[in-house]
Amino acid sequence: MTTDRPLRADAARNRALLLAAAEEAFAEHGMDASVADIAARAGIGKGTVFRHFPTKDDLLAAVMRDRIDALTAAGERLVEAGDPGAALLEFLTLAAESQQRNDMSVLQEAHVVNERLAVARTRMFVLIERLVDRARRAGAIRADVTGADVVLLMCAPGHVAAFAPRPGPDLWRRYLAIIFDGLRPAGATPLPVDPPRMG
Amino acid sequence: MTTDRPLRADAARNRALLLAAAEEAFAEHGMDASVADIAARAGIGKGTVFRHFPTKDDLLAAVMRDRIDALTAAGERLVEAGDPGAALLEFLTLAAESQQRNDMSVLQEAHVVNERLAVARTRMFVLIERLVDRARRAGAIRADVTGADVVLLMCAPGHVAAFAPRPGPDLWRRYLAIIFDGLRPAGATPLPVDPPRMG
Amino acid sequence: MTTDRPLRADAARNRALLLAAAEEAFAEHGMDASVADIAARAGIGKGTVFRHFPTKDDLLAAVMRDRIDALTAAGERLVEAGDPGAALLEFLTLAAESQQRNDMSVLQEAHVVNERLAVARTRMFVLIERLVDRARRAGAIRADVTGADVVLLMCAPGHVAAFAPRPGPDLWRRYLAIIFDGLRPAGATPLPVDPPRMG
Amino acid sequence: MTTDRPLRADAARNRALLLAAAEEAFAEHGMDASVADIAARAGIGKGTVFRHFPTKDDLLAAVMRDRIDALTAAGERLVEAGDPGAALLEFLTLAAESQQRNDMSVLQEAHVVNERLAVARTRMFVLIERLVDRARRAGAIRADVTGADVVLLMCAPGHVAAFAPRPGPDLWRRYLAIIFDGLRPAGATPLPVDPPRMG
DNA sequence: TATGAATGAGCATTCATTCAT
DNA sequence: TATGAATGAATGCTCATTCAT
Repeated sequence: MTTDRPLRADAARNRALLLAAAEEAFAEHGMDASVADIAARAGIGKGTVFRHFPTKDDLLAAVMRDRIDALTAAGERLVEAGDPGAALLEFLTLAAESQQRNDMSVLQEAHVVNERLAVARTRMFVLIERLVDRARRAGAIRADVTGADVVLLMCAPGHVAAFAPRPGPDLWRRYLAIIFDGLRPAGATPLPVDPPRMG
Repeated sequence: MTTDRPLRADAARNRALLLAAAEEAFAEHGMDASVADIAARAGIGKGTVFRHFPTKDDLLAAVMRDRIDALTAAGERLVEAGDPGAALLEFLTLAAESQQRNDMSVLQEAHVVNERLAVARTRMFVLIERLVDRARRAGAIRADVTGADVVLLMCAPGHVAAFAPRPGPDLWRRYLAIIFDGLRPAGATPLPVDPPRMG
Repeated sequence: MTTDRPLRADAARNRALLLAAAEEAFAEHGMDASVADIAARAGIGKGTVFRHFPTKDDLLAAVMRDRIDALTAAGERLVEAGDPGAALLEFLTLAAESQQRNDMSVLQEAHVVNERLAVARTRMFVLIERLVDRARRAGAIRADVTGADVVLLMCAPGHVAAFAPRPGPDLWRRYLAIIFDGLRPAGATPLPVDPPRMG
Repeated sequence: MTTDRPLRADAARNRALLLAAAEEAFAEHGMDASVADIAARAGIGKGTVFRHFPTKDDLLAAVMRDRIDALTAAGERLVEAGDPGAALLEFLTLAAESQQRNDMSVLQEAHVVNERLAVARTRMFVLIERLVDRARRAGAIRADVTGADVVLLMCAPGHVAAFAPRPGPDLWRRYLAIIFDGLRPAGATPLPVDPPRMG
């Protein structure tokens, strides 16, 4: 099933079309996007969807994994950049932009998380930890904030903006700014609860 | 139809059981909670659900309205309280506690919002505006933050905490603290986008 | 249940209201008229409907019986009238007028026919037999037509007219005229099949 | 959607089974026939019904269309036949035979009539008009009878016969004969109401 | 291998009928 | 006695998944 043998050229093309279509459909309708709709958008048969991914959940997981991997890759470049605080902010900006296109919060529906997705997610968590540690050491963010905090807060700007009745396409930037201000050392008040452990 | 004639004793009891069951089920599964499940949780027949609420949407709207009304009522008391900043923070605390029990974000699915719910929501928005104005005038929060911002941010602590794999029951307090720090004047950076207009 | 003890005054009034409402509702929606609708039209509770008639079928049967009885009563007067042919035609006219208000064909749905209805129907059949015999003997209708034929044909004008897209309120008279011409001796061709036996 | 691409062999077989089952079920229970029952009679799954016809109404419309088309095709042959009066009578005979198997009167429930059905129906109406005109010009039927009259009367023999408690399979022939006698010029009395306009 | 036809569990909703008030 | 609240079987329809072509 999930052997990593290289796909035939047309199969690879179909897989790409399928993932793109699925990303679009999941972005629009969340988990309620129908397999039939996704197949139609991809211009392939419904059966072919299931040839590539044994369940709809697996398809969603693959979409998520791709997005997480892309974000992680972008983050890897930032982790070496000059200003640690700016690097973290830039990473969160990229994350929000990515989420603008496709909400990752479906991930909470536990059944979605298969092993390969978990691996990608962990890799991203580790990267975020590094970005946060660097920023903290540089004094760009408050001392009592952890990588796990940032992981959880990452989706908030997108979600908050999405609540607006007719959100402008950049509204999330407003809330990212507010939340990032909350992460800065200036004027920080003590946090009342211990940070969570991820994983 | 919607006359507010007092219900028979048993009907009132069923209505309460139903709303409690619905609150629980919607909290767990969002709009995907099934009417059959809700009826079973309430220990009543499926048909009885529809006697009380003509559609599932109406049931959800009623659940939401109850919660919004309770929150608004609590807020009305705070709006006259001593410290404007503390009052706003207390309101947001109550909101997050309430959301802990039942996520309001389903409200985004537009079809849910019937007229009575819209009225309740507007009343709450007006209250929040007053709380925010007072806090702003008192210098407890930054000048560039509006009531609409707070409305949108209100659910964020709950959502952020819910992303954690095994969130402690008070984890949201941590993120409310961070976000509220982001609303304080100290160390505020300029906001890049105009605030949204609600309604 | 169906004891013939005289009803209390208000119960009798309710029964009359109920029958009128039911006649109206059945005329509009046939057997699909809902008990709730009928009760509402009558201004009484749904439970009261079932106190008067144990099932919806029984209610329909009662409506039918009333109409059949009224028609039979009118026919009794005609059976002694001067011109036998005119009397039969007049009876069929009354029948069609009555059907204009409420289609009797639901009667075909066998479950509807309870005993009391059957009695009323038989009484009407006997009357029709007499009207037909008289008309036949007077040469007003052809010799090979029986009372049973007329019983079956009785509803046809109303049905035929009802098929028209926007039937005028008197269209059935056109088809009654045609069918009655078919019953006249003039130009009659032999009938290919034996007449049915009623009951 | 409605492309007329040839169906796969098994799909075509299922479609035929489905239409036959639907014809039977609609004949027995009218529009109240349940989709589940139809599917069971056809020996296919409920979902398959909806794959072939998006709604129950569409299924009924298809059944009707098939019958109307078959009848129209048969009529086309008659319209060129020798004796115009015999041709019309033969057509009405075919129509009644066809109705014996499946009552067309459900067509009155307006929602059933989709566009393709309307086209088929209009085609049949035009054909009937031609048959009637020819018969009228030949003096086989009275001068004051129109195509629309015949359209409306077409179902009457079947309906009338169906009212009989245990109708013989040929009873309708008796009433077709009577009604057709009513259409003949011999002994015709003037018609009291204008003919309807179809469509 | 790709397709889309078939499947059936699941869903929201209706309604005749029963029963507590 | 009259009411209308409660019930649950039944209905039309959807959709992830399986399987014959």
